[in-house]
Amino acid sequence: MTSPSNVESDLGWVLGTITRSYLRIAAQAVADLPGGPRGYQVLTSAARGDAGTQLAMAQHLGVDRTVMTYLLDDLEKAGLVERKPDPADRRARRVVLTEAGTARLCDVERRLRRVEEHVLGPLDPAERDTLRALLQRVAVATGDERTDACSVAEEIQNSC
Amino acid sequence: MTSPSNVESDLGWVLGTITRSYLRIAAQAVADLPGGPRGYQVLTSAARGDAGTQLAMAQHLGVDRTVMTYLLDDLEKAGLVERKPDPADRRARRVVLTEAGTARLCDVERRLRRVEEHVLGPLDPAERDTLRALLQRVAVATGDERTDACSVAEEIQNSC
DNA sequence: TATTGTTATACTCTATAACTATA
DNA sequence: TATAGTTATAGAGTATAACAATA
Repeated sequence: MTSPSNVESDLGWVLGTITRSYLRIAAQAVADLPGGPRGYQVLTSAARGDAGTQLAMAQHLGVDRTVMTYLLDDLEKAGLVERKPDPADRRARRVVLTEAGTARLCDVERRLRRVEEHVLGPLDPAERDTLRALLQRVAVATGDERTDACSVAEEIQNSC
Repeated sequence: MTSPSNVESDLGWVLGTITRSYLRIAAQAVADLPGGPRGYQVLTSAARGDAGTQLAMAQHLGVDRTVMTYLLDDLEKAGLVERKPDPADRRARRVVLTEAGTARLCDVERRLRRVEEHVLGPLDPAERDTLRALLQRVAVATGDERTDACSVAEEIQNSC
């Protein structure tokens, strides 16, 4: 069934297809939010507060720090976040939600939950939980490495 | 654990993080292949043969038909694929692998299998199979809809 | 000297539109 | 008239480099 020459069994194709589907629908749910789906992720990170600086948020979200500047410019202009000076390090800025930002985040969260459930529609509730848990474990783990890409590359080369 | 305001529980963040991780490592495994990871997917689609025309392949891979033209130009220049006239429709072209393309695909497949296993490293074998199966079901299902995005959008709007 | 954040610039990727040839 | 494919152009998104302020 899952022969090596089957696109559907390719992790890259599967991830790409699902991600495109999710982004296509999610874009409509956050159309009026600065930065779109990623603006939402910035709000979520800011809501936790522990992420703290712009650089930390950028790395955790997988965007360049310069992109984070543009994202925050737009979100701040919309009155959803504020850049506060970090008392411990005067170079850094701490991103905090405004009252309007908190309300907006709550609203967008509800919409995106619906999008997620739609995308995971083919699965029954138990399977959705399983998939979410597995994906989360992989994502959190990959977020931790980020450095040993070179050793992996060597391993790949040597295999051939 | 998974409060609504937790980025790690967001499907968009999870998908984005894993996809970036996969692409970052996979790019090294297919560095010398025209089109990179997507060039590999084109080869895989061509290997099956049933996909047939460029347009069908482009839709299945989630790229614009103009991008498919560029991808095939490079792959053909590298001698990995050929564009054959479709006997049933003289407007369309059938993409077939050359002998070199078949060998190259086999080689790249082995490398990318290793990349996949590395990305899924945090999971044990049984969990990897479960995750692959669930992802595949979601991806195949989403590939089939592609049209009812509008009705979903309405549903999202009405929920707020 | 190294790091955070900003700005300006350049580059890559992708989509849009116009065109040819077939249907 | 509509579709498959190509080409050229324009646009969005992203990264690169230089800068200021701070560590």
